[in-house]
Amino acid sequence: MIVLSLKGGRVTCRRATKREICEAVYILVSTIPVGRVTSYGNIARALGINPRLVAWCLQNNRDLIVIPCHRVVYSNGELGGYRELGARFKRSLLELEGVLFDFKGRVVRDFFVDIKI
DNA sequence: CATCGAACCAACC
DNA sequence: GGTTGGTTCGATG
Repeated sequence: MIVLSLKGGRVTCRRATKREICEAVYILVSTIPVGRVTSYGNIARALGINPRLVAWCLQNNRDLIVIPCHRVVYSNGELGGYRELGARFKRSLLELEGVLFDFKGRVVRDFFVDIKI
């Protein structure tokens, strides 16, 4: 992720700090509607960063309430992780919101949304 | 469709 | 510099 700024009439660019990246990830994740999910890669592409980095930001997420990181799953519909609480709890949250799973335990395609900036 | 392996890239040590 | 991670993608049966 790149940050552009204007200094004395010149455009400069630098790599975003980890704090900036996390903030961007959190903002995007909090726009996922209730009862919907998106993938790590989807967020990563929107920001121009690596999917593993998205996961890393979410793992550091202290505000499980305000940032619905349980709505971010693998692109193939499998759950991915959820810190100590585990994927089982993550699935419970999603089911509570009305998300449906197939017989293999993967999120049904229809519940994926595209994140756009 | 399922499984497998490599590629991905920044953080962290 | 090597290891790790809440991934992804393509190749293969």
